[in-house]
Amino acid sequence: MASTTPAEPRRRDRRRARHEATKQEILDAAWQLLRADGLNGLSLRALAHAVDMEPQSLYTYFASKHAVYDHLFADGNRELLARFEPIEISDDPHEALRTIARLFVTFVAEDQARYELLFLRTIPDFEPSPESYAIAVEVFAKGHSVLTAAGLGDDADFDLWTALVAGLASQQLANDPGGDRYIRLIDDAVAMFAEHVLGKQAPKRDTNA
Amino acid sequence: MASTTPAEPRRRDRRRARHEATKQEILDAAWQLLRADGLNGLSLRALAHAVDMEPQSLYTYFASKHAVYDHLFADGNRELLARFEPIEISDDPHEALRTIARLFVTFVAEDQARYELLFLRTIPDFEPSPESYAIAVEVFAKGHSVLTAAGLGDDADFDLWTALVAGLASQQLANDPGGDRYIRLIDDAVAMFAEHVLGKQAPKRDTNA
DNA sequence: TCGGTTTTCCGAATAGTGTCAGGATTATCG
DNA sequence: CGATAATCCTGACACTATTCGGAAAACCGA
Repeated sequence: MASTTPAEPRRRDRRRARHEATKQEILDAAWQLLRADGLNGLSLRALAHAVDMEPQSLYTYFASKHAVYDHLFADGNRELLARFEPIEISDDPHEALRTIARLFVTFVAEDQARYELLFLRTIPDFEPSPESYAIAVEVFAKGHSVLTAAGLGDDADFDLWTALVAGLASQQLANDPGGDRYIRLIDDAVAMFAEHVLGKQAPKRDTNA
Repeated sequence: MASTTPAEPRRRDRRRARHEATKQEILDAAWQLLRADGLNGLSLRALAHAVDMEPQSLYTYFASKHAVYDHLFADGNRELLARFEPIEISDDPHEALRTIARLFVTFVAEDQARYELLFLRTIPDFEPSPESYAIAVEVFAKGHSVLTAAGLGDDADFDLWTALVAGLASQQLANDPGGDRYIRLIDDAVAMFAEHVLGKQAPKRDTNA
């Protein structure tokens, strides 16, 4: 067991690479189908045919449909995390809050199915694996640290913040998909929140629509 | 078409009543199953067996599974509307907002599946019928009128309100089902909102958790 | 280039789903 | 009672996710 392959497991990389590429191709196709048919509208038949396979062949790459969902869950969270990276957080707390709110609401509004997958538990028996969930926790931690840096002390305030931002995002998707009816309200909402939790140093609000 | 039943369609009431009673029995069972298995976890097999039938017999009462969902959709909205009825709206706008927010968030937090059915479009091809949707519009109108009476002028302010309340409700379900982590925040959230849109007559907020 | 191993893919099959067509059983009415 | 209508079920069909077993192909070391 120790003498078979001491230090040269390099030859199998081609196979692995090919495998991983196909896997990614399937996941990409899955995202497309999800956007078209909704999160619960995905079928393995349609997914398989989208990559020119029979449904059974998908099991070479994923142990089950839930496993596909799990990878998508991880994918989506990684994408969100990636969007946080390049952002520079302003010294002005108000500005920092605005930036992060815009980022999040925009991200959610882009893709209804992804929103359902990442933030709602709408697939009957699906629960993300610990590895995938860890990425979601990372996202949460990132958000929390930014908010703390912006001057948020209380955990309850953070909950209020997530509720406000999640509310804008979900309403945008539910009542004006593709539009900006709620996205427009972000700055006003942030001003409201900042006034309330950071003191009254916020500028007076604009009364014309 | 005019001479068949002039003024005595009374005899068929027994049949109709029986029919309607069974229909309601099915719907009640459906609510139970929904709570147990999630909105998308409902199967006609399970539903039928819950009322001691074979799945096909359900088609005597509902044209399709979507028709069942449609009736549940109407049911849920009627229930919400009914909760608005007995409520007396305070003259104090702040108090009025608090009441309506508590009502809504509590209603949502009671039942995850119902929330999904009424406010999210999470069932693949389901769209409520015009008749059922009319009830939802009625609910919306009721909320809007109460908010207007409370002194809300702008439509954007109403959107901000719904986002805030919906956010609290959805976060409560997603992150602390059965608890009160976000329900606790209602009064604070309402104070924040009232400060912002109704002027600064709101009381100072409580800084101890 | 060859032989052996591993990976990939599919055909067949199973249990589950929603739904339709037919007939039989039952309740109701004239 | 006989006619009618409502109810319920048996059988069937197309679809779903999934398992098994084998065939074809890709890859490896030689």
